[in-house]
Amino acid sequence: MNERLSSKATCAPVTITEDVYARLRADILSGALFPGEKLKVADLCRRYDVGASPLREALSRLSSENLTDKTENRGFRVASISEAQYREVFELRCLLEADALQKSIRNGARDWEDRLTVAFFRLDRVPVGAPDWEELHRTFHVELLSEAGSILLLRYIEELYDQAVRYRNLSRAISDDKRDVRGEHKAVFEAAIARDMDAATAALMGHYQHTLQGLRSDS
Amino acid sequence: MNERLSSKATCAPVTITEDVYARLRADILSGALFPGEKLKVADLCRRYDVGASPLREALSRLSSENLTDKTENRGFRVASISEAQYREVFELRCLLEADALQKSIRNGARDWEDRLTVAFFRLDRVPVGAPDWEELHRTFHVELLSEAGSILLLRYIEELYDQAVRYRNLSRAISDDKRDVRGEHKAVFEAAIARDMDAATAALMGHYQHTLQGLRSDS
DNA sequence: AGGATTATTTTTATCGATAAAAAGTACTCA
DNA sequence: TGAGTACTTTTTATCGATAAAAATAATCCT
Repeated sequence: MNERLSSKATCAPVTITEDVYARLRADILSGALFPGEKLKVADLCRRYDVGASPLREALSRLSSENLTDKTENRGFRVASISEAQYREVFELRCLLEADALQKSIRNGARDWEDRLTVAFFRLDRVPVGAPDWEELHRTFHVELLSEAGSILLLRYIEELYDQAVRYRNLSRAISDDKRDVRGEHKAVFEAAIARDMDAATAALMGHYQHTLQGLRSDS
Repeated sequence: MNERLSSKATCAPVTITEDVYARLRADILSGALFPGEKLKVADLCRRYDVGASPLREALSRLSSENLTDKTENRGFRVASISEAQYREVFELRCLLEADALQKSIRNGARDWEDRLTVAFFRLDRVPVGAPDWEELHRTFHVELLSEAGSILLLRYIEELYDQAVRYRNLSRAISDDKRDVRGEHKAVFEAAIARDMDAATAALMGHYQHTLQGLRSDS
């Protein structure tokens, strides 16, 4: 474990389980906890300063999101990674987001355009890698698909987004500067606003394709 | 709660959590536990004869599969149902299974054909509604998509299959006899073996479309 | 009477302790 | 020496008890 673990939450989640769940999740996504690393309950209890019950519950929940692996009678580990698995995430993301994007473009009204525009320009203003870039980036993608009209679809998409964030953080070698990430977002944004489904879908898929290539080059 | 709850497991799952998880899940899918019904830990502890910790863990896991709803500080309920939600399940199933079916047909080799054939004829032999029909039906659908080459994709498909089973069980009014369910399976099977992607996909989508119509007519 | 406030009961979330299982270690005997 | 067996230690899964929170009932005051 090389990096600092997440600090105690300030207030938001009322319950301890929620709190430790969020912190564990953040530490796995950020790469502070390594793939395959053993997650001993006793250790984590001390480290996060909580009891065993909420901790187990959190780990259990993370397992169903594919962020930890659980094996009967031998506890939890941080989920392992592989290029094959990343490919699955990528392909499924393309399939689901292409569908969601088309629906969102079809359903989205004026206020959707407004929200998307705000999200885009907020994101566009900060450089890739800035402290709040991660959050703004997520918001842009969420807004983009927000009018898809299927909670279930969006739930899966979010889960896959998390996986993608994790892979991105784990392979820092991807020199983001070699990519025109901002330009890619701009293309998606403009096509969406123009209601050009094919162009929007192509732009979004291209965006992910580039991420995949970045990953493959260094793993 | 009208029907009998699942009986204690005989042996399969080693751990209590797994065991009670499976039993709760079965009771929700079968409709023995009603949508929206409050799930009090103390009650369930007595009913399933287990402690609170494994029970909470099981409920927690069911929540991430959308079979129970969890609200902070006010416990669990059986997940509610709605036609809108069923539509989401249906649409997502079409999207994911169409993709998986095409991949499975592309990748499946001789032994896939063999397994699928066995599964089909076993299913074909028993009448709809027979005691082991449910299990054979699931197996047929699993085998059909088994060569899709994406664990993640299949995981989501299975989750959605469960949702569909639940909706089917909750709306018994669908007179299965009015539908030619066996014929529908036959069409899917034959098109898959013939490697006719378009026909196979169309047949499978039609299969689900019929289920959807059955549901709408009585809810 | 009726709306707000305070007590009481129920229910949830959490802790600390412990039995059961796995992993690790030392020992035996060919 | 080294495969197998008995003994420790570590770790997991589970229980029973309890504090905190929500729901419910009782009381008060205008």
